[in-house]
Amino acid sequence: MSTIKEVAEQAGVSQATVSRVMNGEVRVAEPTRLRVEAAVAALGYHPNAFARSLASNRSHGVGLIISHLGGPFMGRLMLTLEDVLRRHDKSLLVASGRSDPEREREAARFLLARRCDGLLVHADGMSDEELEALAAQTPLVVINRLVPALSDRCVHVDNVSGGYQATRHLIEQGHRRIACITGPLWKQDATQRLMGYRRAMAQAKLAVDTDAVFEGDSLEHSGRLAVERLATRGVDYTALVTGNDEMALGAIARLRELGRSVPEEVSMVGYDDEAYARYVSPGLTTVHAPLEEMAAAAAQRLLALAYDRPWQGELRFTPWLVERGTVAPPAS
Amino acid sequence: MSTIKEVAEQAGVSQATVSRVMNGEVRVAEPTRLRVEAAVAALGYHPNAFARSLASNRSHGVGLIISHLGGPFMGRLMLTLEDVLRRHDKSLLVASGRSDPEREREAARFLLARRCDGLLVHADGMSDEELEALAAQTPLVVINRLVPALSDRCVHVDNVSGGYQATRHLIEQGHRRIACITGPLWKQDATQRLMGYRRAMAQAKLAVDTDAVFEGDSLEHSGRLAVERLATRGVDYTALVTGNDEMALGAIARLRELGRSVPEEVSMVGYDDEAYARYVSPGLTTVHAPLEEMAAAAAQRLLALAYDRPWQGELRFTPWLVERGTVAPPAS
DNA sequence: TATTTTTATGAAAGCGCTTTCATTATTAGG
DNA sequence: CCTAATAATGAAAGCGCTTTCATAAAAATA
Repeated sequence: MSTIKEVAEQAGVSQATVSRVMNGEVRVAEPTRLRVEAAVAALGYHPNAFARSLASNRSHGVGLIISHLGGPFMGRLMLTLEDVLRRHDKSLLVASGRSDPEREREAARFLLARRCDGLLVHADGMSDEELEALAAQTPLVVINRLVPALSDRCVHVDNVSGGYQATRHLIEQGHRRIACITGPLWKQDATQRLMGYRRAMAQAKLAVDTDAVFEGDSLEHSGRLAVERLATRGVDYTALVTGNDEMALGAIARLRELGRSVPEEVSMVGYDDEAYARYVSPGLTTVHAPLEEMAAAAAQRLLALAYDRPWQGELRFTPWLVERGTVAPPAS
Repeated sequence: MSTIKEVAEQAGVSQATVSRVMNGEVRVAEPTRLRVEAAVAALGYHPNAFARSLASNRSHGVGLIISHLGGPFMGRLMLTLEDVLRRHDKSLLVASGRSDPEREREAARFLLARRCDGLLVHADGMSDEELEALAAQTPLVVINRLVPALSDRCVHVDNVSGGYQATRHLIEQGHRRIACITGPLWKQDATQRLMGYRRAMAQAKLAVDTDAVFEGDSLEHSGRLAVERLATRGVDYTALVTGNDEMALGAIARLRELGRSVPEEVSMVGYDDEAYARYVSPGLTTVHAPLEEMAAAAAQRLLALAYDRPWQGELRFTPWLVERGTVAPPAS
């Protein structure tokens, strides 16, 4: 591994000049630059990242805190994040919170100790206040969540709209008795989706019986459970709006076991448009968010914050409904 | 941010002693250690990772090259990798190859330039030779692939066995005419699974018509296409062994559209046991590999290679069949 | 041509650690 | 009690860059 010193000697210039050429910022006379570049090529020189970081106090690494790495679209999210960052020659350090607030905090400490230049945070465990405190320490962008005090650095999706669209679609198909299965209501997105459901119902002058709303835990089992509870509670419905695809699938499976067909007898709308939503049959009608675009926006925003890159763009995204086969007009 | 110098002054010792205490390796007299620790606590001192790396020439970061981040179980894989590494205070840098050999190579260069202490490689684009060359430059562990020359650093799964088990299961249920849909045959795992299929067929003295093997591209569409091609070719079968769950689902969907029910008329075995395999109905019978254990093994192996951590363990894993609802005896 | 600006480059001082080597204080061996 | 080991600590030399400041050369201005 050759060093800057060797390059300097080979090119007959000082280390400072080599440094300048390598960083391409300050102006260097053309012939000099050429000589340096030749030397660099000849020696196969690559700057030592450690030394560079120590001297400049920048790691050129960005930390990513993921609430739960095993989650459904973390892959897609990271794919885009990594892509954008690498194009700017930044690397991505990943730390998982494993769905535990304490571990999310620890992940943040870990990444901070590694002296990341900035943090991308996809966390639902930490409180708004904690995130604000973090943001005060380092450039930070929040993904998929809106922290009011940090609204200029939160890439988020309009979940109210998503819930609304899902419900609205059902109403337009003629449904009147629509039940709802939500995710854990301590999570912002679950509450918002529910809010969208409520809004659509209210707008159509449809009453929402509290019994018609079931709070699940986002897992398939919840969907099955919801179907049973709804029956126990004596709720009569022709359609179901769910907080995510997994619960929708659970509900469908249970409904079928009970001899009720989907969509003939019960219509169903999922949320998230996970990979398998298109594979199941009938295809699951669900709500889709532009995850890749959101990831790109988050990466760009962070680059702007951490490296003064130019930036302009939208941080708020609107999801849309993807119609497949689980919604039909109610049996009349 | 306080420095080692301040800690040294505060504790009334030299920087060398503070360094020794921080790294807890060499022996330091108890009272001295206590004073240093007190100073560290008082100042809230955290060693500067850059300086540490520069002086010791170690980054305490491990690079992960992922052929395709969006892939089905990358999340689960990374979850475990990150977990094990972080427990050893190593961070995980991720670079994606986006399923392109050239980008995989570039990812390797990128990570190498970042001076990672080692590389975890999940790549199907690079050749064995390239991986060997990489392994000569840095501690390296290959995930989910067997490179003969690097067999002591390849965590892999016995795909032949997987293909064999899938086929064997069908044979035991009474099937005789079993067709096969493979993944792209330039990929090692696809060839091996096919080999397992062949072996089981041969062992049961069942002939394998070349027409009965269809090479797909691992996507859902391939499954649908396979069903059609098989029909065009006039292949008559009562069961289908597939190279992955996605193609299995595609095949099922197409089969149903053509009025053939699964599993009553055609039995189906998938491969990978993706998250949704249990959600679809009927649940997909498929082959499962112990991904988490493999990831843990890979991380441990790398720690051993890169940091001389003790190590012993198995690198070869055997998958198993998960029986759900897509296999039934053939209609007699 | 003399003087002021501007531009290109180099010298050298860090950045905050680790690590070698020398030194001093202890303990053991005789 | 004296010498040889042994243990604990410090001084100081890097690690390979970036960056400030000074200087020399070139261009612009008078």
